[in-house]
Amino acid sequence: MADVSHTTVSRALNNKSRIRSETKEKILSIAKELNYQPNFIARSLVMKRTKTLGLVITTIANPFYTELSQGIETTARSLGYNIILCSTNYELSAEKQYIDMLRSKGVDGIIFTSAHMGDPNIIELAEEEFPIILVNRRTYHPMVREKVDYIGVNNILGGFLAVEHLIKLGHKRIGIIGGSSESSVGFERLEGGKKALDTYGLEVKGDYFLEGDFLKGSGYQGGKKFLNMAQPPTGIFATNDYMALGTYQAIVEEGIKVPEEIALIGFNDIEFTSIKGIELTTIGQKKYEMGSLAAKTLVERIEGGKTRPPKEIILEPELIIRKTCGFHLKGYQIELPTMNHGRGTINGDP
Amino acid sequence: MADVSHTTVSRALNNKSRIRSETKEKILSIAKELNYQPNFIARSLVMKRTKTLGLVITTIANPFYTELSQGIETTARSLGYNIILCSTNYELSAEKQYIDMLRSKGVDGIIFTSAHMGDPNIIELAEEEFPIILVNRRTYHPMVREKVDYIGVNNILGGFLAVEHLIKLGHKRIGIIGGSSESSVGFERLEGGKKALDTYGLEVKGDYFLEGDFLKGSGYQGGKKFLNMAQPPTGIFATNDYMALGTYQAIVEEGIKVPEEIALIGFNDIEFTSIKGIELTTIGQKKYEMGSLAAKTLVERIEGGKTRPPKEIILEPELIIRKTCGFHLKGYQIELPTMNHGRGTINGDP
DNA sequence: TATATTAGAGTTAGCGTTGACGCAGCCATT
DNA sequence: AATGGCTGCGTCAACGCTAACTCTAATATA
Repeated sequence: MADVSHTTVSRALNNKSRIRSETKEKILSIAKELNYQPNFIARSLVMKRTKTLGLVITTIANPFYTELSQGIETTARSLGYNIILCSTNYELSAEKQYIDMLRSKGVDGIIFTSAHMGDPNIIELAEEEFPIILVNRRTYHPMVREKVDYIGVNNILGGFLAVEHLIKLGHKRIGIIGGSSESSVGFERLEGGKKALDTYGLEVKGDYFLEGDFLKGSGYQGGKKFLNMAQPPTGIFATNDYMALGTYQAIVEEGIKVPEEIALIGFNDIEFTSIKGIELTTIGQKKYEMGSLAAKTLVERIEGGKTRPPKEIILEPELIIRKTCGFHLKGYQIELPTMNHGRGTINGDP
Repeated sequence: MADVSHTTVSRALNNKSRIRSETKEKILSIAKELNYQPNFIARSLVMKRTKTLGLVITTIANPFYTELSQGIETTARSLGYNIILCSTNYELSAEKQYIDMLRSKGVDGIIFTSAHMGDPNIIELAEEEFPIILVNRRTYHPMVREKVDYIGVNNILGGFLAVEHLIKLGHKRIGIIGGSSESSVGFERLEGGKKALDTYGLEVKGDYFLEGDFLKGSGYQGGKKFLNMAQPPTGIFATNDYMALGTYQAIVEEGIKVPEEIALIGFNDIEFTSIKGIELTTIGQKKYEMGSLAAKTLVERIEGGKTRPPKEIILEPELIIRKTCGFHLKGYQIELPTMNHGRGTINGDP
C-alpha cells in the first residue's frame, strides 16, 4: 500500500472529509496506477445498497417494451444504476421467482412494466414498502395506489381519440379488439373507446367488442371474426399495434381493402408501423420518456426516503394519422367538438 | 433460530453433507416459514461468484439484438444466472465504462454481441482470461481467437446465398450496401457477396459497393445513390434488414417498383419484414438459438474452468424467399450448381 | 478392550468494504 | 496554563455468508 490504513484509502476514494488533500491525491494516483476497482459487493454488503435495479417485463420482443426499456436503462445508467433484466414470458410464477432472486441479490428497487391487475406480488411488495414502481400497466388495488408510484399514458383519452377519429371519418359500426383483461391498459383503452361512442351518440353494442391478448394472433382472429359478421364493422380499433397488424393481415387475406373498405387504427406507434407498405394510423405515446421518468422516479424514491406520497405521472397520447384510417382519402365527415382533454381551459375560463 | 449454529443452517440450505436429514428438514421448514431468502451479496463476497452475467449490446432497439437477448436471458436464467443489461448506444467509451462497472460488481462473465473489429477492451479481457464470449460480431485478433469462444452465423455463406439468389434471378448489375467497416459481420457478408459474383463470372465493380452503418438511414441513402447512377443496379443486397427497409423506401419514393424493376434482399429476418405490405426476401439466422448457445457456452467456461480450448460455433444461414426479390414473378433464369456448403458430401463421396 | 474412523455438529476466521470510535497533535479560547 | 475543539489519521467491529478446522459421541475395526 501507500503507508496508510485501508480506512484512509476508503476515505480517499469516497471523497470523504477528515483526510489531508495531499494524502488523498497520493492514494488516488496510486489507485489509478494500479487500475484499482473497488469491490462493489463488499460495499453493498455493508451499505445495503447495490446501485442495481430490477426490470420485470413480459418480453422485450415487443418493440413497445424495447423502447421503454431503452429509456429505463439509459436513464438509470446516467443516475449510476444498472439494470437486471427479467423477462417473465407472461408467466406469473416466473415473476415471483424473479422477485425473490432480485431481492436476494439486493437490488435497490424494482420496475414493473406489465403488472397484472390484481398482482399479489406487487401488493406484497407495496405492503413491505419495498421501493417499486409501476410503468405502463397499473394495479387498482388501494394499498398499492397509496404506496407506489405509477407512470403511464392516458389510455382512456387514447382510446377515446382513436374511436373519435373513426367516428369523425363517418364510421357508424366500429369494432374494438381489446387487450388482455388482466391489463389495466387494455381495460382503459376500451373504456375510452366506449366513451367516444357514447359522446357521439353511437350505440355501444356488445358484438363489436372482442377480447384479445395484445398478440398478433388475437388481432388476426378478431379481424376474421368481425368479417364473418352479418354487419361487419367498417372501422376497427385494435388496442395495440401488434393486434392491428394481425387484423390488417386478416382483412387483406379476405381480399378486402384497407382503408377503402375497412378503416384500421392501432395503439402504441411501434417503429415498424410507419414504414411504407403499412403506414398504420395509431395512437402514439412517448415510450422512451415513460421509461426514463420511471427510472428517475424510482431512484428518487430510493434515495429520498419513503416518506414522499406516491406520484402518478400520466403522459398525453397523440393521434398519429397515417394511411390505414383513410383520412387522406376523404377527410373528416363530421365536425364535432372534441372532448375536453383538460388542457383547454385556463384559470376558471369555461 | 432453531437451536443450531448458522453454519449448520448454511449446510442445510446448500444441501451439503455432514448434516442429519432430520436437522436439515427442520431447518428448511423453519426457513420456509420465515420466508427466509439467503443474502446473495454476502455469499458472493466469500464465493467470488455472483451468478450474474453482463450483456453488452449496442442497442436492444434493433429487433435482431432483441431476439438474441431473449435467447441469452432465458437460457441464462434456466442455468441460474441473471443478466445485467448494458446498452452502449454505439459508444466505445460507454463499453469501457460498462466493463469496469460489471467487473466491479463482480459479474462472472460478459457477453459481447457487437464487438468492434479491433476492440481493445476485448483484447484486454482476453489477456486476463476473464470469462467472456463473442456473439454475432467477432474480433480477428489472434490473442482473442486463441482464448475466447465465438458464436455466430456463417455470414460469408449468407452473403453468398443472397447474391447468388439475385444472380440466378437473372440480374447482372448487383449493388451491395455493406455494414459498418468496424463490424466483422458486415465485412463477411460483403465478402460472401463478392464471392458469389466471382463464382458466377460477374464483374466485381467498385461502384456497386456502398458502405452503410446498419441503420435505416444509410440504406435509404444507399438506395438513392444507386438510383442516381447512369446504370443503376437491378438487384440490391443490403447486408441487414434495417438498411433494406431504408433502401425499399428510397426506391418506392422514386416511383420505381419492387420487385418488378429492382429486386431487393436483406439479411437477418427480423420479425417485421415478413408482414403483408413488405414481405422482404432475406437471409435468416437463428437468433434466439444463437443467444441461447452463447449463454450456455459462457456458463460452461465459467463453471468448467478456463482450460478448455475456445469454441467457434458457426450456425447456418438460410435463404428466405418472399416478395421483394421477384422470385414469385419469374423464378430462376439460370440454373447453376450452388456453392458447396460443406454439407453435400458424406464420408469421402465426391 | 483399545484404537481408529466417521457422522454431526460447533467454533473461528475471513471475504473487502464502511462507520463508529479513539487518539494524538495542534490551534484557539478562557 | 488549562480547557475545549478540530484535523488527520488508525483501530476495531460489522455486514451475512462459506470453508477450514475442531470437538464430541457413536460406531467399526483390530
